Amino acid sequence: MNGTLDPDLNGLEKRLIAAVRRDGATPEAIALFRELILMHYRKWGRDLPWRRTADPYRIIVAEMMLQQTQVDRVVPKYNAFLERFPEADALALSPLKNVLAAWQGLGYNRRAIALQKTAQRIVDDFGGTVPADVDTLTTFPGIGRATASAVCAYAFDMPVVYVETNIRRVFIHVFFPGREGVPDAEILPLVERTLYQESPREWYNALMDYGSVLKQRTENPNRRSAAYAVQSRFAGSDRQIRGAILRSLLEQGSLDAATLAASLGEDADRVARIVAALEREGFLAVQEGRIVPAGDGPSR
DNA sequence: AAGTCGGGGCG
DNA sequence: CGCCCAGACTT
Repeated sequence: MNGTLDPDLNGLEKRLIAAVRRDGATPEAIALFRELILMHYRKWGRDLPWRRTADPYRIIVAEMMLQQTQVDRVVPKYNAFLERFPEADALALSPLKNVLAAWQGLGYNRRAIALQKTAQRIVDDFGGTVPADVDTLTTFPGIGRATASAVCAYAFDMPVVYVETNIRRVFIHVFFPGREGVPDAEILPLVERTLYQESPREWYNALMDYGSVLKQRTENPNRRSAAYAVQSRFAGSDRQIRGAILRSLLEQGSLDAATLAASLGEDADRVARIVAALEREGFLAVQEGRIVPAGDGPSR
């Protein structure tokens, strides 16, 4: 909002950063840090739907939706999605087009395909039980190190150590004042040292909320991360056309490949190339000049 | 290490 | 208009 924080919390944070500047990440600084994060959480912790459950399937749905997508946008989609697919079984067995329809508006639609495949693996290979192990979860489609760790922290309350954008923001702000190009390799040991072992789930919730508030009152500390990169423009991009094609397909049920380019007002070759990519990735199929949802045609 | 992948809200 | 979001995956 406007660069303010609770007066007492603000004072605590200032003392902490001053101490870090002076003596580095001493045990005293670590203790102060824990106090700050937990105090802030007790006062300002958010009540989010995926925090009201420990169901690993629901946590996976939330975490995959939250990849590169703001919390406020995920909340309504998450609730609607789980109403439609209450458990892994329902998601695994659904026609893909229904999954994609439930995903509409979240962006990065390939996450929807990956999520369904992950649900199928949970059902087919693990008897419906989500494995409580980072390395196993990382082998699932659409689940990388960050998401696997988050699932272990939130669903299983495991003391995993990982970095994502909120965590990165908090640690750069507090422990790397003035530094540029901070690599995650320097953040991870601090995540490990500060981890509140008594309740990893609560601790990571608290870190997220601090990081979320932090971005509202400071210039984004993640710009000082070695991992920082500027995203390519969206307007006029392939991404935009992909989204438009998929949206249109889900609305119409099927599309005429020959007239698609014209209806989009785009170059025919370009659209054909993008459609081919969507086909390869499993979004759709092309049958006798018509574009249909994947797994929805007669030949299957 | 660098590109690709969505879409929306907000300054 | 630029920015960035509880990243993953390919090249």
